[in-house]
Amino acid sequence: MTQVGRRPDIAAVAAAAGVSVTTVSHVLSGRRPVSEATRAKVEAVIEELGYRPNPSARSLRTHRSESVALIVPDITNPFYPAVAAGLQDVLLGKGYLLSVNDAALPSRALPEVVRHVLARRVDGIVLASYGATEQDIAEIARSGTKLVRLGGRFRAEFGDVVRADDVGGMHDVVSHLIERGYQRIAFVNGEQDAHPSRIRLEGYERAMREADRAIDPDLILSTTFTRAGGVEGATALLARSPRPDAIVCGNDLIAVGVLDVTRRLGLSVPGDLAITGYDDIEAASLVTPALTTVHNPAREIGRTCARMLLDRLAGDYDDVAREVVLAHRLVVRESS
Amino acid sequence: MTQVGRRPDIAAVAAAAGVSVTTVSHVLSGRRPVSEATRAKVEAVIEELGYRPNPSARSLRTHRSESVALIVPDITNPFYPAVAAGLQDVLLGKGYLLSVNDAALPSRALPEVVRHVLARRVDGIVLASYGATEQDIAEIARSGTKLVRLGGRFRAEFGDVVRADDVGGMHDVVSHLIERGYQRIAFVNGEQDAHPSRIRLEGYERAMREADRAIDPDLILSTTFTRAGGVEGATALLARSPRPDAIVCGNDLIAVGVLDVTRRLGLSVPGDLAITGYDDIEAASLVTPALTTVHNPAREIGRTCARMLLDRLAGDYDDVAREVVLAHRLVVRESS
DNA sequence: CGCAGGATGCAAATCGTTTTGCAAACTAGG
DNA sequence: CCTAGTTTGCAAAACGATTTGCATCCTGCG
Repeated sequence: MTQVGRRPDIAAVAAAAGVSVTTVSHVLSGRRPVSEATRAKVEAVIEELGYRPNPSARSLRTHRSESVALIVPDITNPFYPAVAAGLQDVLLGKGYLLSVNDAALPSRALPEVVRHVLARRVDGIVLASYGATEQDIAEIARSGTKLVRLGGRFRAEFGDVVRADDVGGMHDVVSHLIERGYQRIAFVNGEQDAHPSRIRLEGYERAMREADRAIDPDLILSTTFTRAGGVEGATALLARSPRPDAIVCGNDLIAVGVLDVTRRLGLSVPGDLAITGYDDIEAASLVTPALTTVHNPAREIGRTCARMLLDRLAGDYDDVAREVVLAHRLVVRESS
Repeated sequence: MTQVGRRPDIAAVAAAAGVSVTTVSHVLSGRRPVSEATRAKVEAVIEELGYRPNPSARSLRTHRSESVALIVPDITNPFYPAVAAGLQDVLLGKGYLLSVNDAALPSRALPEVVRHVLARRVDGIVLASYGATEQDIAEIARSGTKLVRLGGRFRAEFGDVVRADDVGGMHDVVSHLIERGYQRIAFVNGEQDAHPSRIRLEGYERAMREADRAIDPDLILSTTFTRAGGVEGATALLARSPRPDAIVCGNDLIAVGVLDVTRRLGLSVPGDLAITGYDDIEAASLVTPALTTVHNPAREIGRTCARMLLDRLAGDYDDVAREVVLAHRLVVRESS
């Protein structure tokens, strides 16, 4: 690989191989047949010169950037890096560049992040932000950028949706608590109007109804999907009397926050209080007592999102939208 | 924002504003002065048409892609998402696209990932991969892509380096154990030949020598920077007799693995065995007992990397390479 | 031997910007 | 009123690929 002067362009390759640029391009794209001899010659020269097609020039002409963006609400929530890894499992081999964009408040509002990636003309977006509004999604749709959403309500004109069965998962965890005999089962949820909050609440309510339990609005709180949210929620709930004997949490981070509070108050878990999480991030198995939770197959979700996006980019499924629901799995540990 | 037919290009804007494309370009770039009246008119039209410059065309002309790539050895290690968040704190406002690339084995070898991002002609790379070889770095340098490395040995021709003071950090944690009276202090390190392993070991050795302690090679093990690595290391060490009474770990993940083993063996921590980690990822404060560790300012490291890269991209510091060392902080918790 | 038709390769247009060399228009000084 | 000096704006040439419409060269068949 000689490295003299500037980068070789396709014309340099053509010249060195004694053919036209068209031919080189055809060798690269396979769009038209090229004789075996020429192909070999061209490929040798490409190797020799270390030629790599300029992606800007290519995408200017083809109107595809071969890049996709992942938008997440909080990259430090370990669920999302796992999703990102899953995306990359699929995308790297196809030559796609994966951009990861954190839309965590207060510094980064979602609409700003959406505009940012749209301005960069990515081919597709995987939107994992539960704070997404209809306007945000509509703006993406309007731009023609292919969209796969991770969770959220399914609507055909708003692209594909990949999600885990949260209603079922939350149902299972609550039923599990009921079976174990817990009586006053409280719920600390994430952001009030976020979609995952709503459907996890739905799972909670369904399980309670199935067991003929009354649903006490005083035992249901909305905070945020963070450790701090859990602290806040638990502090409020555990001041109530009579105290709940179980707290179901909207995700593992919240559960960790709840655990912080029980430690401070000197409560025993699960003796005085059962706690359950959701997602099964690594921390769930690290805390003491280890958390009962619902395993969310983050990496597999990422892979699925990537595959669906690629399908759309290939022009398949142009007229249909798909919703894929992945299986969940209840993981019973020490906290319940 | 009307949305009729195809996307407006700069010519459409010029036509609608009654000026030439040059003028529109000047309004956008501010490269040459434009009268206030024209500027206002052009800006109004841009808004009205929803015009956004095509980044491919722009970068084809300017030879800059306004994108940078982060390469990490394991995106599911929570240290790296924090670095990514720090990078984005700085890059988003400048319009840069951040690509996050996981080079985790076995599926993704580092050279492959490096070639992938180089082929995409990113402007700069933040390389956080401790598995990077001299060839990998040389390949980046040869391509002319600006490079900032997170950790690693400083060499002027290989770009800037940002790192925490690992030697000092490890020194502090080991000194702390010595002060507390621990006698047989073992060390479970990460990948044998990785740079962070080497310098953390250096900190360990320095602290031992300062205290006139013998360094027993049998008490020093290399595994991997993962939870599984910790399990492996602890299993080997705790079978020795006499048993070590403290295990210093190369990072928090390893420490968590060591903790797994002590639980299985029924050892009390820190009674029978002290354990320390490194990095202060969230999990360090979650486990029981909470880990004594060294706080690694991941987000701040990310921000610093971004700023240094931007400096270089601006053409500042063209002839110098800089090494920035960030302060560490010993965090004493329950495990020691 | 002539010619249809498939293989192969070429020249040129195109994608949407930035930027340079000039020209026109305006301002102000003498 | 003329001219030198500023502003301001235009036309056209890059940037580096893909792709289309044509030309050319072989083959082999009638």
